[in-house]
Amino acid sequence: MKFKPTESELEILQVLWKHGPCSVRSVNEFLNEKREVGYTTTLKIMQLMAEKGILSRDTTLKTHIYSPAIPESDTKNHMIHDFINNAFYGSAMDMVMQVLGNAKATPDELQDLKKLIDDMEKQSKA
Amino acid sequence: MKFKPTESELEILQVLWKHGPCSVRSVNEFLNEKREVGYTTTLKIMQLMAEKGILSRDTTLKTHIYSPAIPESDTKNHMIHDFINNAFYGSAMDMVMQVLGNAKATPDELQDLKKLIDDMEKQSKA
DNA sequence: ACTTATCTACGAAATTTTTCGTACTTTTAA
DNA sequence: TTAAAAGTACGAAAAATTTCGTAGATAAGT
Repeated sequence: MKFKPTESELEILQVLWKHGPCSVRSVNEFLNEKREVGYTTTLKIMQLMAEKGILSRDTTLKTHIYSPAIPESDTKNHMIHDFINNAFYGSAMDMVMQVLGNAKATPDELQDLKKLIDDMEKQSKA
Repeated sequence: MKFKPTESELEILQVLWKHGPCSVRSVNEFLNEKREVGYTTTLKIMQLMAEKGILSRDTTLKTHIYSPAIPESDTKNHMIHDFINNAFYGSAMDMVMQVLGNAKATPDELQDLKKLIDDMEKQSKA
C-alpha cells in the first residue's frame, strides 16, 4: 500500500512510531510538547487516518488505541523514494553524498557505514 | 533564507534546477511531460514564488525569465534536514543507512562513497 | 443517584494550496 | 493597420488540509 502522509499525519505517525500504540490523548500530549494543537484536532486527523487505512484502532475499550496500519519501514521507504525522486532526480547516491557531506558522524557510525559499503561491494561482485 | 517549497513549487524548482532559467511557457511544457497543468496555473505559482522571494525574474524582455533565487544546495539541504527530522528523529546516519540498505550502487559510486568516508574519518581525527 | 470528567462523533469554519477564467498589453504577421 | 498570437496580471473558484465547537455517550467519583 502506497501513501504519502500529510504534514499532520506524519507528526502523528512519528509519535506512534516512537511510543507505540497510543490513545488520542497521549498522542495529543506528545504533539503539544512541540506545538499547540487542540485535542479534537488530533482526534479528527487520527479518525481520518483510520478511515484511510493508515492507522488501525482497537475500539474494544472506551478509550480507543491507535497504531500504524503500515510498517514503519514501508512508509519511510516510500517517503525516501518519493523525496529522492523529487529533489535528486531519482539518484539515491546523489542524496547520500550530499547528506554525508554535511553530516558529522561518530567513529562508530563511520565504522557501520564502512561495513555497509563492504557488504554492498561483495554483493555487487556476487 | 529558509523555506519549504510546496509540492507544486518543488516541481517548478526541479525544472529550473535541471534546465536553468526558463520562461513560464517552457516550465509549463516540461511539467506537462509528466502531468497536465494549465498554463495560467503554472504562471500563477511562479508569480507567487517570485513574490515570496523563492524565484527571481528578468522582466526586461516581454517574456519574463525566471530562475531560483536561492542556491539549489541550500534548498536541498534545508529539505533534507527537515525530512530527516520528520522521519528519522533527526539522525542523518539512520537515514543514510536505510537508503544505502535499499540502494544499488555502481562500483564507481561505491568508490566515491569510500573516499568520502575516508575524508570524514580524517576530519574527525583532526 | 447525581455531578463531573473523559471520550467519540460529526459538521462546519478557517487556512493553505492549486487551478483556471478573463481582461488587458505587447508582439508578430498578413 | 488590423487580426491573430503570445504574454502578464489579477481575482476568485475549487480542492485539500487543518482546526475547533458542540452534542452525546460512557465511566468515575462522591
